[in-house]
Amino acid sequence: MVVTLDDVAAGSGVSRSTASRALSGDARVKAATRSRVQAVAKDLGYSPNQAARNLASGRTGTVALVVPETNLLENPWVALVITGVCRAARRSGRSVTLWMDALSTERAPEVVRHGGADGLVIMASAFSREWISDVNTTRLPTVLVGEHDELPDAITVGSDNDEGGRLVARHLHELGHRKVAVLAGPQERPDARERLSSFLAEMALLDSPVPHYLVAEGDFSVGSGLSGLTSIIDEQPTAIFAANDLMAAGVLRGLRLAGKSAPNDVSVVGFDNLPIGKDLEPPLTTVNQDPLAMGEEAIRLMDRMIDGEPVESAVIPVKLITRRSTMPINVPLD
Amino acid sequence: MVVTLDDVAAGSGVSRSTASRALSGDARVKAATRSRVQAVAKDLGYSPNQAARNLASGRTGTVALVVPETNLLENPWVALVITGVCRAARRSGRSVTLWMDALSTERAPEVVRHGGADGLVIMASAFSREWISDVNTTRLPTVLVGEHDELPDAITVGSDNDEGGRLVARHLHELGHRKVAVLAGPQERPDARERLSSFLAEMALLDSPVPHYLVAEGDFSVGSGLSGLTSIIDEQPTAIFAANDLMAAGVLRGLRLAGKSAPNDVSVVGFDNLPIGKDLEPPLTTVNQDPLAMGEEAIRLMDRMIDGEPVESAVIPVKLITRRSTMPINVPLD
DNA sequence: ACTCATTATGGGAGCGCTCCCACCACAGCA
DNA sequence: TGCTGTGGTGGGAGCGCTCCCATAATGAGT
Repeated sequence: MVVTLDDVAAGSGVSRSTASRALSGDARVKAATRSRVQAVAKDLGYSPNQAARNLASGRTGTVALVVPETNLLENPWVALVITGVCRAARRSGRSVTLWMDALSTERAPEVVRHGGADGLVIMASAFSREWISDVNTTRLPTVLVGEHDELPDAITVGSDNDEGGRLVARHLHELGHRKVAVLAGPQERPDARERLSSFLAEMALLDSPVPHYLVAEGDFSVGSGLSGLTSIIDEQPTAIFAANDLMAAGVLRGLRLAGKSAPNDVSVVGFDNLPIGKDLEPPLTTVNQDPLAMGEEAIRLMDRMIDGEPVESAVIPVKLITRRSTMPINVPLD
Repeated sequence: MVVTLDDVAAGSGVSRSTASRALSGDARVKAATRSRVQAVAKDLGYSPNQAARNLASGRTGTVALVVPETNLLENPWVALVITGVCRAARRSGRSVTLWMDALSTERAPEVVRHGGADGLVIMASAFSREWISDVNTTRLPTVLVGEHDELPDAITVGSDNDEGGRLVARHLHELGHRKVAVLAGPQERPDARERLSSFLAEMALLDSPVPHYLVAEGDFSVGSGLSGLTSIIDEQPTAIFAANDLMAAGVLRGLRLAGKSAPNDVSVVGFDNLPIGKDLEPPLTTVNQDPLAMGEEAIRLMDRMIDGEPVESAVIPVKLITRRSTMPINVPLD
């Protein structure tokens, strides 16, 4: 009932070996033979049996993409990385097995440990040490999206958080802000630490060091932006740098509730450039992270690892997106 | 180097057949034998080779989840369906191959047409007729999430949009609103049509028919909510039903830009219950769609189809979520 | 004690493909 | 004329598993 390679071979008068080679583009077959075989294959509606191919070749043509369930639920950013991964995977002829882990299982799932994939792309931030080290025993090529403290040596694809922090510092400084508050991300996460420390360092370099009482810590959620604001708003900063857009959204909302508004009373900067950023009121100045590019880069690295080529962790450039949530100090509109 | 079933068989002194049966839970093996084999398997760190299993059994244990790329990028709702699918798939021992299609390719992709999966779950709304009919030729069990005009007979998992429209009508009517505007979704989509028609029908039933000039059509985006508002705001409705949350967000923003506010000047209702809804200002009254449940239901149907059992399309119940964006007419809060 | 059902196990044939190796034809070269 | 090289092809051995069928071990019935 199903057309197999043998049918194609018989139909075009060659052996199965030759048919296989012709269809996989092996250079050793004569051009005439190849095109004949390909014509017959198309004619018969042949398509290779993936399982047989995998078994015989020992490869699967698949990468497993492992995502903490909580991330996708909370953060649209993750969806963009997934999109980038799928796009690049399709281009290089791979399929993507999506494994969303609830993190309730302390061990890496079956698909990760065995068989189903040639490599692993892991959204790293939320996974525990045990989980990651369990994965590590698979010896599968692995790329982390985002750094992870427990795996300093892993191949990762990250954003240039350091540069992002500096860009924000310079931007606010140029606008004349000298009393700037920071709503940092959870400091157990490397990306959150980088954003904070590079920002503080750059502000210091610009002769506007940020005092401790203007630094608060949130957990990257809207709610923590709102509550984090209350601890710094009394100090009357002229600008607030929230370490991601969700917290920035919380800050904007908190300001509104407190009867203040951005940017007239306080300039606000986020980080991530989520799609919602431009629909906020006011549209949010932020740092663009290009998660699509991160996903694509992850697959590019993966392809190279699978081919046994040497690879290095990649840092994706960021850039500042200036919108209406920031404005020069002392130049109030209307 | 890799532990195979033969190793386990040899290690536990049984044949490969028995080992296979023991590990797959076949009832015919003696309990003692089974536990011995399982112990040895665990001891050796055995895990089955997926490709071999697929080839021999003719099944893959995989469902392909096909998502239009644009959807995931624009609509967080899709991420929730994906989450539900992954969750349910894991529970029934399947893995999920995520295929994001840019829709630029007019033919269904390879993975869909052949081999890689036992069944197909398709986020239907954005796919063209050609694409869907191409998929149809695969004869794979297929479940659509959301209806599709071109496939009236397909097995689908949808929300109870009719009930949703009615719930909104009754809610607004109970609050005393008699002059209600509707910002409908794109009428080429069945779900958008259902929301509109059921809403209009229920309003008529409640003796408050909605005149034509209070109905506008958007495309389910924030921007179209904003622009759609302009065409109805001059008619001074006391409430607006936007057919999804994104458009409702646009409406809220438009109202603010026009110097009005919800719910004091106009009550606003959305549809979807996206996570952002509760972070809007004011938090949005909306209809909860439970996309997680839809994803889970899709897999449940898929499992049954794969087992050859009869299935019927499912409609997931909705419910009204009342928040601060709606309030009784004639009781203005200052 | 002998048959017949029942339960537990082993043997072995594939699943459809890839890939190694052998082979053939024919060229070029001594 | 024979020898090595080379481009093209065929043969066939697996990849690791499942599942059908045969066989062996057990128990029940007359």
